[in-house]
Amino acid sequence: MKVELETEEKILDAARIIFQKRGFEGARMQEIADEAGINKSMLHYYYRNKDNLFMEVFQAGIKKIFPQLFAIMNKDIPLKDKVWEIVEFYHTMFKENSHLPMFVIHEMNQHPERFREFIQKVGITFPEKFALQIKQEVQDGNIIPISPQQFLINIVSMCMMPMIARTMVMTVFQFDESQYESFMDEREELIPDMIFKGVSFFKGV
Amino acid sequence: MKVELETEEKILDAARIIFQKRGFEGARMQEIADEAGINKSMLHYYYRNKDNLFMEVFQAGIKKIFPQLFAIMNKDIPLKDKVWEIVEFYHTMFKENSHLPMFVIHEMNQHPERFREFIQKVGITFPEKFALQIKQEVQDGNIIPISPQQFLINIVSMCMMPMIARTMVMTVFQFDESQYESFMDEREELIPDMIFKGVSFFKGV
DNA sequence: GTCTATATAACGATAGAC
DNA sequence: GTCTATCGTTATATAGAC
Repeated sequence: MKVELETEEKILDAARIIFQKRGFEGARMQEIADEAGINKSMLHYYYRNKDNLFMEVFQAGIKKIFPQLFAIMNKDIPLKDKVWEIVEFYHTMFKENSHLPMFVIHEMNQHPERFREFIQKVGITFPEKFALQIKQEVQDGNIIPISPQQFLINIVSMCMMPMIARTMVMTVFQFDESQYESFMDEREELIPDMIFKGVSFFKGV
Repeated sequence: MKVELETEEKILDAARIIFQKRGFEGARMQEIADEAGINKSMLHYYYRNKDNLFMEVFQAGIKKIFPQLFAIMNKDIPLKDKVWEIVEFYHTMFKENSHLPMFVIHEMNQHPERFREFIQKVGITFPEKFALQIKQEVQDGNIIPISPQQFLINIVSMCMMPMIARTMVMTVFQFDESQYESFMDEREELIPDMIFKGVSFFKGV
């Protein structure tokens, strides 16, 4: 039925918003219902309990990030272009979904075993072609000896950390909303440059 | 009394462990009592309610990080040595307090207004001497034009992100405990090098 | 100060009418 | 499918004996 799908979808949207903002423990079924503009009982009618609803949201979160990220990482393009794309991906993705990175990481830390199983089942494994590309660049003497894992974490760290620690950044630096946005826009240009000079053979300042 | 202080301290230690691991919403007063090896009523006797106890832990967390970090940042030493010290500080600090960074950042995001006030009251403001030092290095042409804020966030990001996303790093890279530790040890060497080459005038790979 | 017992409130979940 | 009313549980918090 048309109405059926609409309600189910409204619930999922609302759940996504509330769970991502508050986390599993902080989220209230009532608040999700309010956000969806429906009755609390409907949540149980469609998803039986809080756990199920949460898992839908969590899995959707994972699937929103990793396939796209890994697709970029496995592209057949020069490393330099790739880094630019990854940085751009993070900055556009999380402008629209500002709570998503913190949500995924926080909930993973709360239930490591539970999600380790899930992530491996969905086939989230380190992108093969990216690993080979880095190794090749190292072998060709284009970049310093660095593992693909370290290379990736450098990029991800530079992009995600100031998103996750948004409140702290704004507080300590006394930024308002627009100053924070400028700061992040500036980073989008800065990061690829930092990353590449960081893995070059150039010595010292 | 001797016993009095002992109990109060035991509660605070237990609260620190549980709150940092589970967050405010996930923490249970009973679990804190169990961790402390005392009766649940004692928590209320000494700290009246969950909120008070939490704030003690949160404030202790803030005070454990910022004063030390900012002290290093304001030292009268060359920028290069300073970066090394900051990186070392993060890696030693959070080897002992692995949940502390996620805890502080997560709780700040949950109650921005509440903690913004607190942080400004304690006098957590961007270190003046560090800012001047960066500006001087830029002016002297030693490093590229970069704001002190961006410079700091680069370091902090590279250090903290893989600590905060520990479970995710271990899962995606399929690391066990000892592999993760090696990975982090390796970063401690890698990061200062990355940071400095990143702000150099060297062009391209 | 420390314990047991209990009050009180919040939340997830269900029953049943429509 | 959707609502109201309510159950059962769990969590914070308090009362009162010792």
